[in-house]
Amino acid sequence: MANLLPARLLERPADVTRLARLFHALSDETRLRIVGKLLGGEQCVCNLTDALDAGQSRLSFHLKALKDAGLVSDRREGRWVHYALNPDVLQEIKSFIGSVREGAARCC
Amino acid sequence: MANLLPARLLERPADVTRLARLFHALSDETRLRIVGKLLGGEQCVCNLTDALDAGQSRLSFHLKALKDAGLVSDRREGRWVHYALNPDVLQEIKSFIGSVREGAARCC
DNA sequence: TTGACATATAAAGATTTCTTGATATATTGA
DNA sequence: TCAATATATCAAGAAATCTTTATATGTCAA
Repeated sequence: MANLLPARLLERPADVTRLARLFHALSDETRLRIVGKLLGGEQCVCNLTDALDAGQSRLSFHLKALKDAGLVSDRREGRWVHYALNPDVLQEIKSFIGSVREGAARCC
Repeated sequence: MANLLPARLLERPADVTRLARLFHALSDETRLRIVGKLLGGEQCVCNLTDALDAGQSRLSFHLKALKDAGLVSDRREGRWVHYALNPDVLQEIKSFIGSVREGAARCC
């Protein structure tokens, strides 16, 4: 997403769409718990299944949602697939929120 | 939400629930466009209806979603109701994302 | 008080998202 | 190659969300 002056934030349809997708990916409790587990470092799906007591296909569904949004990336190693957080996208969200906050503080 | 060490982030069910609600509020394009308009300062619903060409009840629905999540507050002035961003909650989200990002940078 | 206006709420249908169970794919070791 | 394991995908139903239309509430001005 382009780096925007606060005044231009959320005026471009493409940015609105992108952000809605990112926030949607983070709007589910199961997915947030996955993110929490990934803070402990890269995890294979088997670890997450155990830790979150979620069924395998359910976990797969949510991992796909996180991956489609760009929040995590995966890496196959033999039979196992490991998922890890993508810090770049987190930075993107953080600076968006920061810009909105600054804009809000200035105007409100 | 409690101020947490990154290691404890997203381990408390109440925090997970709270964040899921906040992100859900931001996960809709209409609501993000409302937030964008509110960056220009407090707005009455009539201004938003014009600017977003959304039907009146639809806008009301989304304003309620933002309000329920604590992202905006409203203030009646005569016939008009004005909505404004709530900077505190934006700060809360920003520091959450910041903590996740730091945690991710440290571990990944 | 009445009529007009701004906004909220309710109800119903449409759409999207989530969950579950079954099956498919990929990889390894025997 | 075959069986076992890890993960992904698909299909169907359940649940949540969104949109629309109609109606209700609150406020002002006449």
